[in-house]
Amino acid sequence: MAHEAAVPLSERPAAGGGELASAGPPPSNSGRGTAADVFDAVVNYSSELFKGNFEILRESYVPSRLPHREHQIRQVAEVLAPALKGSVPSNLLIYGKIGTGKTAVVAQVRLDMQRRSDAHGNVAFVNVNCASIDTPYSLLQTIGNSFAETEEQRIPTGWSLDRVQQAMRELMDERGGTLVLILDEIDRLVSRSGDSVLYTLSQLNNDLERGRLAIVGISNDLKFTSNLDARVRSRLNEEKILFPPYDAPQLQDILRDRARDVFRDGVLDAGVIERCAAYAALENGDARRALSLLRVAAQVADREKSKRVTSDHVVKAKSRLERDIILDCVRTLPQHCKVLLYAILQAYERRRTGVLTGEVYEGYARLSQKLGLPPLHSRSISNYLTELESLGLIRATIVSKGRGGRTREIVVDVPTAETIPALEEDELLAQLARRRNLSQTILTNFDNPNRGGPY
DNA sequence: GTTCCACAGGAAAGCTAGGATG
DNA sequence: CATCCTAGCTTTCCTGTGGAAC
Repeated sequence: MAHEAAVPLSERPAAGGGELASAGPPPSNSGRGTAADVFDAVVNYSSELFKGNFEILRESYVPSRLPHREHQIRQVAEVLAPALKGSVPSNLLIYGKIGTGKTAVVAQVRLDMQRRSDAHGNVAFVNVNCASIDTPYSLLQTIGNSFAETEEQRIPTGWSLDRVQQAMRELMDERGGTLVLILDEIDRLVSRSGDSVLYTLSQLNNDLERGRLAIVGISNDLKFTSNLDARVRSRLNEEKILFPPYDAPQLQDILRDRARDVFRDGVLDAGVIERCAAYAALENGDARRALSLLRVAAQVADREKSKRVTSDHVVKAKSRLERDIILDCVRTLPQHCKVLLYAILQAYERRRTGVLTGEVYEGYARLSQKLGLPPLHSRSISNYLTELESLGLIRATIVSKGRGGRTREIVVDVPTAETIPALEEDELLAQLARRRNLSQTILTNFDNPNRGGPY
């Protein structure tokens, strides 16, 4: 146990979010290495880098200022403002790539409206992230339950969809006023469940007696409305706003704006903000990415007990973020998908050339049986291969081998040396690591009989 | 030009788990 | 307790495909 605690935190696999722990003291090397030492160090530590709340650099933080989004804030506010006077606002679709400030702008307009609504009107907001709530049932249930005041009024799982819809309507009518429904990542809802629920919601104002509904859809996919039924499309598209990506100078302004409240004067080297902004500008002008880079660079510097954050720290932060994204992704795969990826990595390690679907399936089936896991059908594995490719963990090219048939040639797109240990964190796959270590020990003992051992 | 291979991938059915209802 | 409902995952069935072999 003492050995476990003595392992520097920075050398352990990142837990959960896969990121460094939030800014704080570097691990003590001088102490006895107990948990108590670590806690003492945290409590007594005062960073030379930070003066303010480090959370300001997190993407979840909603800042009071949104540089270079003043125009979009005005546009969104103009569309939603009629709700304050008791009229129904137009439905609104907001498009833009990841990290262009869509969600933050809507959140800020929402806050402003809620402040005024308390005094002048009756506007409610329901924010739904369609990445997690992506079925008609769960969406209607979530909307209805946001109005439920008692446990009895809540809509349970198990009712028919019609009944859920009816209950949601009644709850909305009971409350009255205007509901602004914010559907973040609305494209995910459509791709997962089609547009039937959007049709239902867009028709809702015809059925409601006292309540009114306006939909604000937020999407990263500029073309998602092309999959919609024409009626739904025209209803949702009453107003639309496009958020352009930030360029490097704009990202610099955003970073400076936040850095002012977080860092002590003069601790950021010249070029740190510029480098973070430049990296993020190359990746579609993603402000979240720029903030993550600055945040992790500061954490790295803090851990190194550095008195300044330098460009080198940004470079380290970049590679750390890239690796963590991959490893996080691997850790959250379904079990069969992990076994499949393991089989691909094994085959790829041996051959160092593309592996064909049939070979991958055989390897996967063998590995599954070894682990006591009933292998899935090849059709399911085909789906998992598509998923692994869309996650960027493998690359698959369709090749035709003539009479040898048409198949996918798969190459690995992640560092094997780091991905295999991440997969072996899984309880089932850990068996393979234990077996490998055991045979390695036996071989070592066989080669060097003088080192002692059971023989 | 036709045949054949080994899949790719769409559609639909089947199965399981979990909760509600009478 | 049987029945009904949904979600989520898997299997089954099927058609389509590109290019070497015939």
